[in-house]
Amino acid sequence: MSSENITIYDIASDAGVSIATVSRVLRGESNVSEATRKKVQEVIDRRNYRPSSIARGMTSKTTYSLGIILPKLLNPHYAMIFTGAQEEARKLGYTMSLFPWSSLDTREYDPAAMLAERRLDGLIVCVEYLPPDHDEQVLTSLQDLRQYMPVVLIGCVPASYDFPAVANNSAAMMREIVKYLTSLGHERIAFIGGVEEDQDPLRRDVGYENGLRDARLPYIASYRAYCRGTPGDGAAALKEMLTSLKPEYWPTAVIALNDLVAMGCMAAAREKGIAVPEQLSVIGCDNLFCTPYLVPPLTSINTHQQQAGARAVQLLVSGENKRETADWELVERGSCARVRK
Amino acid sequence: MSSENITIYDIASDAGVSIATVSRVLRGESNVSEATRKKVQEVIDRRNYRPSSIARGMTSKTTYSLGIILPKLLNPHYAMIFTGAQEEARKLGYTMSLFPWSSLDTREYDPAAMLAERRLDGLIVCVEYLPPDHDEQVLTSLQDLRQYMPVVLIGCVPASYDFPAVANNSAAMMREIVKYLTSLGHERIAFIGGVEEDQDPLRRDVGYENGLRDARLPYIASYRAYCRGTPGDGAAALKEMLTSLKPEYWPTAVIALNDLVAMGCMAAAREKGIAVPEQLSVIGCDNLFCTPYLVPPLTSINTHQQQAGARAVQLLVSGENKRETADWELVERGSCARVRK
DNA sequence: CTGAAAGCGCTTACAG
DNA sequence: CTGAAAGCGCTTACAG
Repeated sequence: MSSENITIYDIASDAGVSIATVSRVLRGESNVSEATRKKVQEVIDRRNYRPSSIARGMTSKTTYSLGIILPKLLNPHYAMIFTGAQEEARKLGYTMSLFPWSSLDTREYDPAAMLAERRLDGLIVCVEYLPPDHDEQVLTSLQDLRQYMPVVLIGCVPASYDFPAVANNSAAMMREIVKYLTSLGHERIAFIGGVEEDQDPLRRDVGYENGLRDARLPYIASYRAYCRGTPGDGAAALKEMLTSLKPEYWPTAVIALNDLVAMGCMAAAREKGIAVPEQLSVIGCDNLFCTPYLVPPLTSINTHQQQAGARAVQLLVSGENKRETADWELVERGSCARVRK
Repeated sequence: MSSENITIYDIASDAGVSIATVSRVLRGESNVSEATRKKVQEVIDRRNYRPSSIARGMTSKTTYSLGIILPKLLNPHYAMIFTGAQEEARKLGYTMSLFPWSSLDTREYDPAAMLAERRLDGLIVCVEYLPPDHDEQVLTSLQDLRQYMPVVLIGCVPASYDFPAVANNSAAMMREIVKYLTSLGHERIAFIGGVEEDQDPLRRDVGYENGLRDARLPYIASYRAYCRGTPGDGAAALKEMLTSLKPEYWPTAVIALNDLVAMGCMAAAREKGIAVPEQLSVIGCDNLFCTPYLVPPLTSINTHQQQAGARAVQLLVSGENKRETADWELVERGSCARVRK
């Protein structure tokens, strides 16, 4: 660390000009004579001077730093969002700071405090469908934050949230997945993961039910299990479902909330001696990097999260107040098969 | 976004005190009468006032924001470092910004520029062993950065770098891995991944060679393949090695640079009809979340990167100038077996 | 084209 | 215990 930071005053006096002039060459303004510019630039280079972005922020009211709130980076799904957002931010000259999701959880501490004090130029928040009580609290926090900086949402954004957003249409995805499985002849299709209480019209359950209805299949509550999003959760949920049902009622296909849950389901099936995909088709979501290396390779949904992250940054920076839907597509690999008669 | 940010002046005038007094209650100083404190706090709460951290940084010279430079977040290994660092930073009241590794690559643009302008309170840089020319350039960049803020290194830190660090002892890890494999009877042990030109005494190759020497086994250059760190790279490298050798000379065990390369090796083996671990033992490094879900589950090294990330933050904040070594341990799963005679 | 001056929103001695 | 004033390092009108 240098002893004393060098300032615009040092450069000005070294170059024999005013600080206003130094500021002008720093910002590349055109109204500076070539001779002056050269002289000043030379001093800047020689002394290796970097203007303080914080002093700049003080006057210019813009800090060129954005924030993003993600539930947990350890799921590569979120790392993809972050990567896409950060790359775009950098292209546009912004820095991107990552804050943990708990920043929005007032049950831990006041969310606005830390975030609002940093004068960020904008904030991206990755949200999920939540149980109603928690959902309400998050919405309040988001509105609070919005007083201090522009906010763009990404992820599973409830239809009722009035924010600019790049949202997943989970219902449409699920409906398509069910259609895909029924096209393979499946009629006993389980769905594992997520929370029970959410009420959003875009939520996965709506798509699941619509998909079954499309195929004129009954909705069987025993095939719907709720759990959190880790492999262990998925394994436990599937095992419990199988244990609770006579084998002739076992599902022939399981839709997992995400790839992690799907990995857990595949492990549980293996443990039980159930062959995937011969006896049980499994489909995940997120298209994680490891899906092609599972055995069998996991069929999943590519939700193009890097692209979505980048798009969220664009909305944030441009100030456009629109809600967009993220692209997605089914990626067929080896974990789903035609049902055996 | 609010129309106009409210400032300490607004609070002072509302409460009928000076801004100095407001500042005192804001920072919880004790020399304020209880009556005044209450009055001021009430106005603060009512107007939902948040002091600007950037104005604070202007005078106090500390911004409570740290930075971290990581090669790529999409490898969960780096996400673990980040998560550990961020959680620790947050505990200590700091914010953590993530910068891409290319920030250090002068071949793309001037690294110091963006980083130095942000007056961070400190920077963590995750480094790798590099070819000598690139290595030299990175070292120069690091020293440059150090002029502006304290720097702590993490990862594969060359022994010659004179920086505080939480470093991997890759040579020791590799030596232990070779010992483990030779204890299973392996004598033809391949090592795949990394760069050819590095010269560090802590680098993996040193451990690989020492491990072979410990077991009085020959170093066979054909068993050493270099490649980058993705599954595809690993698969290609192993396939090439197998193709270049008569089957009776094929390695019976392969050590992969990291779990991603190991995943690629397992996929390549499967494609070639080589059974893991019966015909080929595979061992990775990093202990990624997906390793237990591979088939067979991948034996790996847990390098405790979350803990290392947290420790790096502690060194950064405390200013201790020491070099520590990250803990690690072998995690046996199913991908290594006793060699068949 | 260039400079003097005010101002951004705080903190920090210094007085009282 | 409280306030007036200087100062942090820049940018931005405003003059010239």
